[in-house]
Amino acid sequence: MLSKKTKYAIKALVALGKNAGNPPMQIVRLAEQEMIPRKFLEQILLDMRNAGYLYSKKGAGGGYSLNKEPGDIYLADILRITDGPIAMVPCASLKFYRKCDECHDEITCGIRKTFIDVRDATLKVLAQTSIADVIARESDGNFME
Amino acid sequence: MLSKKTKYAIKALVALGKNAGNPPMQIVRLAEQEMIPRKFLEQILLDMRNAGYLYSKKGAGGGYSLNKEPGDIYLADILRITDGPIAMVPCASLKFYRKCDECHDEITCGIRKTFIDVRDATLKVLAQTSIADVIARESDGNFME
DNA sequence: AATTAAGTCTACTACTTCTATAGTCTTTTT
DNA sequence: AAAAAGACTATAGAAGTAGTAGACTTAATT
Repeated sequence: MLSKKTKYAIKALVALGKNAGNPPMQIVRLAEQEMIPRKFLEQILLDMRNAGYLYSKKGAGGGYSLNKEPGDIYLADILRITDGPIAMVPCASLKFYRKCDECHDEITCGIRKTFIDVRDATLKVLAQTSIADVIARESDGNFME
Repeated sequence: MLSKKTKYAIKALVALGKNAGNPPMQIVRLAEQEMIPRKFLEQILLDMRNAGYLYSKKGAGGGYSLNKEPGDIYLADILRITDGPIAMVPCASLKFYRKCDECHDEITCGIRKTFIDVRDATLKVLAQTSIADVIARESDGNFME
């Protein structure tokens, strides 16, 4: 499961993406609008800012805005900042590789191979879906279930 | 990330799959062979048994064996027993659907749509990979990274 | 019948991670 | 100088995960 942190992060980026062109958005407003606890959102925005995705301005009239085009911010990158690895097992992770504790022999591990497939399938979606795509998909009438 | 519980469950099923034909395997042996804490494994095997995947026999000469063909036990089913939902957000789950707390309008939610895609991509692998497949992939020389 | 070798079941504990909150500091504008 | 914002650190509470303990049941062997 996605952490709330990640979901909040995506929501915030989407909201800031829609706000592009306008003056920066304050944390408090963002928190209210997206129903996110204010101080928690504060931390999340900081992380995203330190990772280069957001621009922030202090003082009166300050706030947050995107530091990149919505089309250049991919969900996979966000997830990695807030939740860490995308793979379901450490030994199948591209960016956060770690050996599994109880693994005899990684090279021949059938579980690992399968979860590398899962990782690739997941990344195929997440690494190609940007904030702009998420915005575009809102209320486009596309029903899926 | 997969819980250890799930990983242990898969390992156990794989081991029992390889043991098919032979007398049932005792928890203690399984635990030693797969490096899984004995009492923890005990619980996991119970779950899998109660879900119909394992057959168990008490008393001397007893132990565990598969109750289905290895080719009929899919990873998606195992994951759902041990970890619950496969989707990354509750509102995108097929078997464990739940509304998201902070969601304004699910129908038009771009995040949800994206994570339904992720779920489908993940399921395409996990619902089609059986214990037999995992066994077959062991030491088949297929390198992937 | 007694003993031993297994699995069954429930409860509990320790640990970690996640979520959230609080408070102080810094920067910028007016 | 005052006010409006973000930056940063610490901490607390809740929830979930991993693992342990122990008493109970069933079946085979002697």
